[in-house]
Amino acid sequence: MRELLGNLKIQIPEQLFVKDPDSSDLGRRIVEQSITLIDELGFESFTFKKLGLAIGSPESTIYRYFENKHKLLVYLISWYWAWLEYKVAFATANVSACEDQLKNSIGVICETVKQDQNFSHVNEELLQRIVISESSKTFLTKEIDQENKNGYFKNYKNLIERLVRIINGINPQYNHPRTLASTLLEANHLQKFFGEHIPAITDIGAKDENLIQFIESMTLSILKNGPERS
Amino acid sequence: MRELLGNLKIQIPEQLFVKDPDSSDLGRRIVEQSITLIDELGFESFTFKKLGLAIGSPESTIYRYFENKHKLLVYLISWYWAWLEYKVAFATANVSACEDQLKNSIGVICETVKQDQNFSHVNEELLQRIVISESSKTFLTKEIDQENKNGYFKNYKNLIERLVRIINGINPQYNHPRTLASTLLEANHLQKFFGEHIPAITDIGAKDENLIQFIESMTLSILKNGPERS
DNA sequence: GCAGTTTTGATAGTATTGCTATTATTTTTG
DNA sequence: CAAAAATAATAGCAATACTATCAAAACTGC
Repeated sequence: MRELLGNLKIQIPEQLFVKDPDSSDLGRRIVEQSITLIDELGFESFTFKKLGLAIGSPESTIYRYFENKHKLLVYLISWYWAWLEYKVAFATANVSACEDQLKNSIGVICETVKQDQNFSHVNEELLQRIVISESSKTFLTKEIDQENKNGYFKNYKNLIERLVRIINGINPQYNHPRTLASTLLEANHLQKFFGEHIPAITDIGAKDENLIQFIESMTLSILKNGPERS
Repeated sequence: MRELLGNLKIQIPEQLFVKDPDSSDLGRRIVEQSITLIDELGFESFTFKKLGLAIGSPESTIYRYFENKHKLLVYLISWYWAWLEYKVAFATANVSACEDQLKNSIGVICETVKQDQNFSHVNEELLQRIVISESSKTFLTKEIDQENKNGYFKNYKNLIERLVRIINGINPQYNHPRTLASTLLEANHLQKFFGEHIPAITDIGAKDENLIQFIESMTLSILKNGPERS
């Protein structure tokens, strides 16, 4: 991936930042350290003051890049979706059978990121952990409708659309492709989280294979048996 | 339900409160008003000060019932799971076919609660909306392992176990009954939320039937086609 | 290389939050 | 009716989530 993405820039909706953090060294340090800190402290305990301390700048400086910590989180998660969409795109390129495309996609979606995949200033391993435990906080707010209208979730929607195209390739009559795609993505996080923290409510252990098996069988079963009329 | 549950008390783990709010009038008003307020303001903007104002008591009084607002949320969500488990129990009683048990369960899990189902001081309609948009915040915290160990999620686990028994009745060889049960419950919330706030990523409209159809077909397909060996 | 602009640092301040503590007043109970 | 328990009233405090101001650096065009 490093080579593949080496000269591609991850696109993030402009509304999410005041000044593009990818346009300066300080901005990139803000992003880099925020990932470390959010992973370490959890989003609730993460503050711009602590982040300022970590990068050796006053918190007022961070406000020149991000309006508030919520938008910073949406920015990070959005970065992840764009990155994951690239991974799905590469994993399905030149694969002719739609079912294989779906299997490959599920593979990259569910696989636990390893550190050596890093490129640029973003530590994708930590970022994936943040996605697992914090991503739903980006949309579970009272401001959701306005934020959705403002395009905060564009990258997530793009990823969903890519999966929907694959699903339609397998069964064009299936009437819930979007529902299935979003369920697949969210079930992945939830089950990973449960597997690590509330093992009594899942049969997934620590192994990616179990999760992949579940998600794959869920997705393919429903596409073969699901009702075909709306 | 009103008659059925009229003299049953919803059991909540004692660790979740300092003093049982169901043991006094004031306690019940705290619970009642907290549901209204959280639904209205969202959990982030909800404070004990505002709650105190709503019930005409100083915030310090509320701290005698709940250690903090997080525990109050866990209490409310826990209440909902216990209540839902009763509903599932009644919906499956005297139903002999396991598949019908599962269908009935999915029905009560996914149906949008209507106000006239209320009993006691809890407004289940509002509470269900809180469950949809706030329930994952009960476990997506840095304290999850300790809280899980302390039994905060007992009622949720009980509900999962009940569903697992039904799933095992349909296909005893299926190796992911817990994963399936928790995915079913969480997908229900997520899709309801998406349907209302991010419609681009779901095919569920406002109608319960669409969601029920999706969840049912997902669950039954996987149980008929899922791999049978671990 | 220097004037002008932009970016950052340093510092202060403010309203709100999430509590804790104290004492007075009710209410309940034996 | 006395003792105990519950609640009200009030104060206080450290941290959070910002906003504002002004000076110092750093880059920019010429």
